[in-house]
Amino acid sequence: MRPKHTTLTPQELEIMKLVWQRESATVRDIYEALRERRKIAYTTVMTMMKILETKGYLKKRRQDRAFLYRPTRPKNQVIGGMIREFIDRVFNGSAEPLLVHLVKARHIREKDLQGIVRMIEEIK
Amino acid sequence: MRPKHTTLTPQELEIMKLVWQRESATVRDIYEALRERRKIAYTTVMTMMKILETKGYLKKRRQDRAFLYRPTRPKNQVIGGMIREFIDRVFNGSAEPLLVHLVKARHIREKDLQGIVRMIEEIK
DNA sequence: CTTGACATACGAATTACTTAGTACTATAAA
DNA sequence: TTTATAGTACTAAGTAATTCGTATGTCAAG
Repeated sequence: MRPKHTTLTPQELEIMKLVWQRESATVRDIYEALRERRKIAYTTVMTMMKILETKGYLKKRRQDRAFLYRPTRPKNQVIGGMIREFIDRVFNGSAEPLLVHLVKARHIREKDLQGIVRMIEEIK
Repeated sequence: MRPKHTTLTPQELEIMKLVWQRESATVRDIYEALRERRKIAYTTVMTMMKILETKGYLKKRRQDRAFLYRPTRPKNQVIGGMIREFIDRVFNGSAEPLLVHLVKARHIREKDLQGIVRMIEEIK
């Protein structure tokens, strides 16, 4: 048996990002936003948003004829969970190796590193 | 159609981590290591390692009767690719938000943060 | 030589994820 | 009122990921 994703799947995330951007959205809103990037059917988007609702990431209420969807959890919290899952899966739960990778592999621009240093100093 | 994983799937990664630890390994080696954690069939491990071979992550040669598998790419490189994919998917390609998350959400221990600061200073 | 242990090859089943078609309903327009 | 439009509900199908069983081959011990 294939183990279930505990966090958002790629397509679910793509949709959630668009909903978070908007505060609230109809299926049509998201459909049109997605359509700008790729071919996709309206009912596909509807199905995904229904799944996100049953999973507890979205809640809906009627607005005129259509449903208006809203996120139930803030973006930061959900993304935080995805980072946690990634660290668990890839680094057996310790975050340092990821940080080291980011710094050493130059995924970060020079000037942003300085921002990080400042942020760390503030936390101390 | 469902888009194919460009990086290692969870189970593939679990096996690759064990092979990297060992430099080289037989199906039996990995089977026994996995068995310590969970129930799994020998042939399941065999299938996964064959998949990893066709995907180019492992190469094999005969040793006595069994195949001896070796990684074709260093761990750092593959993990780097997974980080890259994660950043693309979750943060639209920019690494800073991830770093900010790590620091702010206290995923990192205080003293490790200091190590990071030192590492950044060295790179400059 | 026969048997048992151990290996691979091959095929197949199951579930998750993703996509979308069809039927139906309600509103708005002609 | 008839028709077009826009929405939901339901169903279904395809692919990827994961798992394992069965068939087959080979070597070594008895």
